[in-house]
Amino acid sequence: MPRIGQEPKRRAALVAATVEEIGAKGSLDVTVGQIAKRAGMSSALAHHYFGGKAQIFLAAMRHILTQYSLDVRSALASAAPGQRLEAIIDGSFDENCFTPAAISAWLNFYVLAQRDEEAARLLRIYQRRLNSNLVHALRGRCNDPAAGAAVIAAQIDGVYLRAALNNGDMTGAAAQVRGVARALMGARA
Amino acid sequence: MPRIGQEPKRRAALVAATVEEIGAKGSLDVTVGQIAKRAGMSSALAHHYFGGKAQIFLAAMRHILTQYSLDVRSALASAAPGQRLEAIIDGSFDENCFTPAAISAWLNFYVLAQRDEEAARLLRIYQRRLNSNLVHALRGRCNDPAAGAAVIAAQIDGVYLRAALNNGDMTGAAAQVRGVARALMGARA
Amino acid sequence: MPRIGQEPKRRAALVAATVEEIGAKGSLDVTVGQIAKRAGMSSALAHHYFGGKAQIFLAAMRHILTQYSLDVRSALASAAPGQRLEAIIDGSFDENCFTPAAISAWLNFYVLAQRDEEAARLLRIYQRRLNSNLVHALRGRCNDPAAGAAVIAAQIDGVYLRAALNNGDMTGAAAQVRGVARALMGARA
Amino acid sequence: MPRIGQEPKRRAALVAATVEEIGAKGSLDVTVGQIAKRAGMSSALAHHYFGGKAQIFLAAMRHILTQYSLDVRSALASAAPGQRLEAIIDGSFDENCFTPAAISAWLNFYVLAQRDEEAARLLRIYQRRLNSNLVHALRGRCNDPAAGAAVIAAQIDGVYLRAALNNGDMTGAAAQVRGVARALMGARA
DNA sequence: AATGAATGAGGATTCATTCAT
DNA sequence: GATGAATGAATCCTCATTCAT
Repeated sequence: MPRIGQEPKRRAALVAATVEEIGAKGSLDVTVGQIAKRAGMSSALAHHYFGGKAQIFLAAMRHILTQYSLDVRSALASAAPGQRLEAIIDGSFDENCFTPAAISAWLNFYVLAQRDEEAARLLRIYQRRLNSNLVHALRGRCNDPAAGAAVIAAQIDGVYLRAALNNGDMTGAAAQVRGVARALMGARA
Repeated sequence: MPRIGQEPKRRAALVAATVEEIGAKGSLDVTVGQIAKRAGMSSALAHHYFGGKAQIFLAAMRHILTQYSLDVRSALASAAPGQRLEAIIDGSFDENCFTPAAISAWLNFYVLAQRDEEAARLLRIYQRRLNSNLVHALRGRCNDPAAGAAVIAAQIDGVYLRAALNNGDMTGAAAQVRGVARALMGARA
Repeated sequence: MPRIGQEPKRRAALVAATVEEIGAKGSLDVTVGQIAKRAGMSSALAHHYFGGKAQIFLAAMRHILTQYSLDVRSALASAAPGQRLEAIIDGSFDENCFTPAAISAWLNFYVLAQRDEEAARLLRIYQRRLNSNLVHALRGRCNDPAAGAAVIAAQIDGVYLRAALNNGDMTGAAAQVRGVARALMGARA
Repeated sequence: MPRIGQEPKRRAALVAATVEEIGAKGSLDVTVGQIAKRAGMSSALAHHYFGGKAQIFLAAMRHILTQYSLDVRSALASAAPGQRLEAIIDGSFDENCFTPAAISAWLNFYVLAQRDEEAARLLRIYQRRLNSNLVHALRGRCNDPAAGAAVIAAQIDGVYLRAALNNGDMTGAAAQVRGVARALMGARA
């Protein structure tokens, strides 16, 4: 078996292990050793690939946010023109990213963003993209698309936060946000 | 100067210092030494009064949640019967508790709650109380008070979360939540 | 009630508490605070009376060795001339000093003596006195009183040591040492 | 120099350093740092290999007791059938284990056994083995081999204890115990 | 590529001791 | 006489990181 091409696999394994470990611990207080062990390699190798703990965390963040983007994009791709908003909401609660571990990690990344400028930048990108998607989807369906987008975005985050406190269990999350959306659009008439 | 009866003062100073330090660092990774220094005493004394780091954190959490409760309660006390909902919302963004440090600490306490059962208990109490206040305030003003309360609560938390990412700066927060409330109630007719 | 004359009582209470605490913990790793608490006073007062932890320990040692001396002396006082040896042995296992706490403390004082010259001095005094008592008691009853005394003394200490390992429980201790004594004296004929 | 396979060496060095340090200090109050320094490594490495201070102590105890067992066994192996008792006694005072440091450490391990169940277990094993060896060696040579074994065992421990108080210097120790044995066996006739 | 070896720095916690009242 | 207040020093232990192989 060729040992070539191990690097991408190793990196992916470390990123996945990071999310799982943060999710399991419910905290950023995870050691590189724990992450590496979960990924089946030595901590020295983790350093070798990523350079340091901070970069491992950032890679994990990028992974989660990328996954989220993909979910929303795929939902939008197959959405009827008048159903874009619903598609975004459903994509936000896709089970790909709506796992307890991911939710916990996501919350912790908000914390990380308070210290780490790069982490904050990543989160802002995500927020901006979500916002722009929402504005676009609300255009013509409510009086003030910008304000509406802010409300929906905050509602999504708020729902995630509640889920984080309840071990990731939150049935009816998408339905609740859809309801808010309906109310906003109904208020137009 | 009397050297007696210092305990309450010291405890209060430590609690305040804890919130400030967590806020300043944006993380629970604050050392007892840092907290104690900010509070003007040795770390040994902090341990003497609280027993350990965990208890210091919990005391700080209790303090923030208590302060929040007081703000809401005082807003409710002076509210006209039909303005209870607006009072809760305004109380939630009272400048007493809506400081950058408190917002950051609040976010970090959500994280703490993922590991620490006592912290989770405190947050659940706060959520339950807020929820019950909201249901009460929505009764007769919207079709489904329970669902409405969930929406408002999530919206408040979502707005806080956004504020946490933006260094606590979020003007128009209360107005936005009021808007959601109006939409929910308008949807009744 | 006069507060006069508290000092002797306090000192005695601290000495007793020290022995008990060392016995209970099975270690010299007892804090002044624990001792003082057991004696019903503040650690500051313990320091006030004794000057420091080392002196508290030494006072406790003196107390145990003095108690032992008294037990042996009283046994000797009421012993028939030909029963002096048996009296010493019985006195060594008098229930006054043969309590689990005292045995444990005694072992720990041997340890203390390895570091603390004053503690070593106290133990040597005890050993010399015991030795001289034994030599005197063996005179005329065995060939080599000096050698016999060394044997009996070592046997007593060995028995104590075994008791220390078995939570102070050692029935038949005195009988065993008496047996050794008989053998030694029998060997004379 | 190969950097591989260091663990056994490091562990052995730490065990030896532990005995030496306890012997030098005459106390279990030795820090991991002191032990590690004496063994020529960082305290972190000591923790890495043993997991904690308690395990370092236990390993040192096991080492001493194992050494003692080996000394006795080797003495027994080359003993004439009628000289088993004398062999055990001589083995107990073999200069391999009868060093001042080892004697001091041995005493301290008795103290450790009062707190630590595993330490107590190790000592009990040693006592049981010694006892069984002695009973076997006394069979047919004295009236009550069990009682005789208890006497010899206590005598050995008592002699060790005296040595501990005298900086490990005790010439004539083996001779004294041999004398007791002779007396016991002579008492049979 | 991969890892065991190794460490320096740092943090929670404990405790003897001092001091002001 | 008696104590709560207060702290500096010390200790165990953890961890990110580096290095030699």
